[in-house]
Amino acid sequence: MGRPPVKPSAALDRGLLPSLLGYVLRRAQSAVFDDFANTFAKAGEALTPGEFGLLVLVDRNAGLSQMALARALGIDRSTLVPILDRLQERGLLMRHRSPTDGRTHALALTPAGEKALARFARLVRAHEKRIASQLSAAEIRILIDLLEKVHTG
Amino acid sequence: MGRPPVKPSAALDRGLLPSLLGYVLRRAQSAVFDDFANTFAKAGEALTPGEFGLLVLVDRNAGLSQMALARALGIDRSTLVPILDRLQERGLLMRHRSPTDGRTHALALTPAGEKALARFARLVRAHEKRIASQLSAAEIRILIDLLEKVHTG
DNA sequence: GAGAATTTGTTTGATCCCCAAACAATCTCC
DNA sequence: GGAGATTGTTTGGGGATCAAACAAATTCTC
Repeated sequence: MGRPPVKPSAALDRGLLPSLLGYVLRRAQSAVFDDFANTFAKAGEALTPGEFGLLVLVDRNAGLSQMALARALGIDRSTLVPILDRLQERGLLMRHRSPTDGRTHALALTPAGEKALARFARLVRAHEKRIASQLSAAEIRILIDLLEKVHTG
Repeated sequence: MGRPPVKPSAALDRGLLPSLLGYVLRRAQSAVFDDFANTFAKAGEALTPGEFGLLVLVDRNAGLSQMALARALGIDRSTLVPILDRLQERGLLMRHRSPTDGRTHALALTPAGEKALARFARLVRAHEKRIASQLSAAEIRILIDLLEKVHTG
């Protein structure tokens, strides 16, 4: 009669999961997302990684259409609409009329959006430093490289 | 007068994004998710990576409570309820009454659930092979190792 | 042992992400 | 000029997520 076979707060048996690239990737991604949210919350800002990526894309490609942006983000154009609505309501971004094509909107950051993006970029740098704190510079390069290979397929 | 400065279908300028671990991680994760969905769809099965992880956890830790499972998955217990509902409706999983604690449910796979999980595991192995097709065995080990470090923080 | 405090699973409510289909406005191509 | 394609939007339908409130059951406290 030893103790009952159920250990009070023992770690669960995860079976083959820890050996699966997909599983480990998902967990790392989740940890990174949490740190991102935390970093911004502590700074009194509200932004998701997706929104940050979107803002950078619009910043670096002024006049972009919504279709081109949706394609670059890998989402449907209808998914993009409420996301842009929100960013526009926050005064970070504008939908201008394209002079050459009446169907499309030429996206651009507002001056306030540019300033906010600079602020966000600073937070992202701090966030990146934190999530890579256990990695050497060489390891970070390797990791990014390998992830790129996974993405390319 | 060269061509206009806007190249027709040139890749967008992604600025600093490709150098950000968080960004590259998110893209890799997205590609992996797509391949997972594809693999299962082609086999006529329907399952998400999260559901697969859940099934493995229940399989390897019979009698688990919903709270313990939610903690292991890193989600709220209220989030878990509809997920279990669906799996139960599919006949893969059961909520048994715990004989020792009337508040908790003892989770377990049904026989059909066990059989389905074996089928799923085969598909996951094929999926894993595909997403890591550009990586050597050594690289996969390194990648999993580095991702684990990111997750641990 | 009785009552208070905690834990568990569930429901409800609020955001959010995602896609597909339909639609009007606009452009392109013959 | 008219047919067909493209663009942004709306609507509808899944899900994922959390927070708050609740009943049932257990554990703690006196």
